[in-house]
Amino acid sequence: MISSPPKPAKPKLSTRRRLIDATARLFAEHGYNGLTMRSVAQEADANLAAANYHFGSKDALVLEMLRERIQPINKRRIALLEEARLRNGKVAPSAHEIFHSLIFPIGEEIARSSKSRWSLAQLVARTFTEPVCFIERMHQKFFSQIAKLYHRELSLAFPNAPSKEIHWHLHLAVSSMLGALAQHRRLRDFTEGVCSEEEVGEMINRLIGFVTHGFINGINSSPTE
Amino acid sequence: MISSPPKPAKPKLSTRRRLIDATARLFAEHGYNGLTMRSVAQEADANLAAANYHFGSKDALVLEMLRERIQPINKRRIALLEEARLRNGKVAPSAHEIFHSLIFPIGEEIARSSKSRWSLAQLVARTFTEPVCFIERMHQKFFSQIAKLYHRELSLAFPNAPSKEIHWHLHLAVSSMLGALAQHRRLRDFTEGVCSEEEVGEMINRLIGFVTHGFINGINSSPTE
DNA sequence: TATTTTTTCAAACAAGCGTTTTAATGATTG
DNA sequence: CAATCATTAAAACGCTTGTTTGAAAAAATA
Repeated sequence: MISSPPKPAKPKLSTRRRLIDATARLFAEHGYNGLTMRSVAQEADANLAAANYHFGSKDALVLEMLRERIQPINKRRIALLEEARLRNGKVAPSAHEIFHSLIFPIGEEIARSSKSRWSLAQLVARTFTEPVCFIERMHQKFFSQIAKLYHRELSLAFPNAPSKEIHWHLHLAVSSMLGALAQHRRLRDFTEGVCSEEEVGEMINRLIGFVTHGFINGINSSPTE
Repeated sequence: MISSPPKPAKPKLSTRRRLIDATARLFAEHGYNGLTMRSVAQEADANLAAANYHFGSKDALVLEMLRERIQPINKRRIALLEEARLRNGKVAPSAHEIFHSLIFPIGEEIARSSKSRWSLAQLVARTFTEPVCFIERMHQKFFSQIAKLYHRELSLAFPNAPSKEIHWHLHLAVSSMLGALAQHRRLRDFTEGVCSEEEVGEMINRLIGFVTHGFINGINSSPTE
């Protein structure tokens, strides 16, 4: 036997890494309650006890996975917003720039994750629709400050709009974004095959335009404009 | 003892009815996987075996509940669309009228269900975000024809728009509607108490306006207008 | 009233869940 | 090499799940 075993060229990542990645896939597909420690272990090609060894509990495992996936997106959002501010000088960023900074980073991460591209979209969306209470907590931890930030930024872009109206329509914009991410996997069925779901950029750009226009028109047709 | 026992004046609906209503509440709150036969039995004040006796299985129980809740909404949608057609004569219904007919019936049903008003919103939304595969099937059963109907109607309202663009933006509009319904319970937290979630009509009207404007602007700024 | 049918009920079933335990392995350090 | 640590592995724990069973109770039918 010569020195070339038919090794599958698999460097095999650390167990911890494989567990988190498997958790992300299964959480996106089946949700929190549908994700089991046994399915994670099998998907990650690890022992059942490994997850509890490395993370302590199912809750901690999922929470760590979510933190790892969501924080880069939020950092990118803040960076894009800062870019727009610097680029515009004294003029406040437009609604389109603001919603671009909110939504575009998700598209970047979706495009980056090569296999099962749309898994991340489902994951982010599920984060908001899952009924599990600990996810609600994480929610407030990861997203409440981002929400405040965007409300401030939109107040600068629409200085005449009442704060309540901005709250209302930002809420609708975020809800639309999440709904679109959650429903995207049904795009092909919904449109009877007319629209495919291959291109990330197309979907993201359409979504940015949709919520921007919905927001602007909503603000402009609000009571005390 | 005179003839007035301190009866709680509870006519007590049939077991079958109580089971379905309990299923609706628990499904809206906890989703399919979070709903257990035992919790349904307790909520409905019935025996554990009752649900299996009346419906055969958990799947059949939830499916029957969904059918009962969704079909009236779809019928009302078709009726409102027909109303708009008759009212306008030869002119095709506008985008606002079309999306009104799509969204308004949900508001009506939410307003009708007196206790735990927003339960129905969560229920409808969960129908679309649940990963369980039998729900996907029901989906295609209850919603695919409605989707076709609305695509046809929007094609009449925007005769110059490419079919693909209508598909895309109808998909975004429906996704936004579902996202807004799913996220509505978070409105208060999201806006730090600025927006309350009491008034059904206000939310529905804002939502109709939002998706209408998002749709129109999306169509008008599409490639081959 | 007697008989048949429908509905309720308590108990149990096998299967799957998250977690823990205990022992064996691998790697690291003295 | 010996010893300490981190990791993996198999088995079992107690608990919850959907479903089934068989007898009791209620309702309907004759």
